Amino acid sequence: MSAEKVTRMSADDRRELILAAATRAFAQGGYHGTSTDAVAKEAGVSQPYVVRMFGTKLDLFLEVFEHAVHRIKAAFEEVLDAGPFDPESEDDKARMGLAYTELLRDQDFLQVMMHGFSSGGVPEIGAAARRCMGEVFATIQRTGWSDEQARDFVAYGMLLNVMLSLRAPENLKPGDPLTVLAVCAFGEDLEVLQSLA
Amino acid sequence: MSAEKVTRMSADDRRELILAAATRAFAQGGYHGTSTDAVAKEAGVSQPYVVRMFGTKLDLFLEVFEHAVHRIKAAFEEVLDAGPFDPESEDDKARMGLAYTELLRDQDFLQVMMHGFSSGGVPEIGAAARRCMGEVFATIQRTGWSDEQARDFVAYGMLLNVMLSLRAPENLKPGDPLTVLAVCAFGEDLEVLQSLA
DNA sequence: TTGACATGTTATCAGTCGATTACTTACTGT
DNA sequence: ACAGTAAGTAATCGACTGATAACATGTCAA
Repeated sequence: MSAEKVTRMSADDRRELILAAATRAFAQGGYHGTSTDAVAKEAGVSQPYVVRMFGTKLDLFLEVFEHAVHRIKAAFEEVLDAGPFDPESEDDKARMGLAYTELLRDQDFLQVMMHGFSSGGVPEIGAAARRCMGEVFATIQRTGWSDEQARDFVAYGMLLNVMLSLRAPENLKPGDPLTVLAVCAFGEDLEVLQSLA
Repeated sequence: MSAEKVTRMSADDRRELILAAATRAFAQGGYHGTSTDAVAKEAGVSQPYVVRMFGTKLDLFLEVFEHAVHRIKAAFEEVLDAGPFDPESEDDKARMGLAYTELLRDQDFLQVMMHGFSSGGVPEIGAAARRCMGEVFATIQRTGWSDEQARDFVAYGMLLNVMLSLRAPENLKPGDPLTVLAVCAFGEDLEVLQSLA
């Protein structure tokens, strides 16, 4: 019999804890592929507690999704708010790229975003995803880039997201065409990603 | 009592029919979000029949996924096999782009591919997805483009896939930043997509 | 015609999932 | 000290899911 002191947490703190756990869980399996019980296990609480705290699984996912996108948007805003941004400068463009690749270390946010995007079949998720994608694009437009430049920047981000979803960095085989793509897409960040796995 | 003549189909034909139905069904909900019963309903057969014909739901999805990717690869190969391809030619580049945008009419294939990519959490799907992505990239490399050009081409495709998953074309609101992105990503194909919906 | 095989279906099952209810226990102000 | 509230859990439910088994019927060669 372990006589551990069972101490409690404020609901707000517990909420943050579950939100973080849910982010990890949903990052793995997406909306449909993750049970509320899996989230509960990850958070170390009971399944009914998760449901009651967030209402429904859908509400929980939406909150996780929006939080993830907000985090990503914030990374760009940080660059844009740091000082004047020259749309012609290759250097400034690199700073925006860096903001994104730094997010690769928090893979979970990017994966959750990706899962939200591909769960557009659920009406509420689709609506949230469209709104969030719009917000991210609007943020990127603040660079002053042309629509085409902004579009290509987003496209490049989507490629990285897909490569992460594929678990490409941890599964590269020499000589594989996918390896060429991964090297060329992730660049020097590839080694960092592999060391994380 | 309707006295319809119940006629039968060869297993091969029925298989094709179910495969097509499964493509439509999985395109909507992805692997986790689509039940074998939904596939059966779409195909107009009983649920056990679907399962027995393909073994498991996973086997069925893998077959649908590989078929979709093969179809997409075939679209590129058609351009490449049509005659000499000049990697410097803007015209030839446009032909490759056109091959992809023509696939937008068969949205289901692209959506299934996307769902496969984002279900990398299921080991067998992840493995298939990496192999297929590698094959597609290898096909694109046949253009003679630099790795970076090929990468950017794939990235652009991923953006279009994501925009489709978001149901963006059918949900555009004037003044929305997402509309700008959609117009700039789909170009003149946008109207075609909207008329399909 | 008939029997054997191929093409299906109905019935059913065990497991999983999201959600609800009722209960327990730690904390907090007075 | 103690009553009330907040933080959690155990038990359970109905719906759904993938899969299996048993059964029915159309098709075709001899």
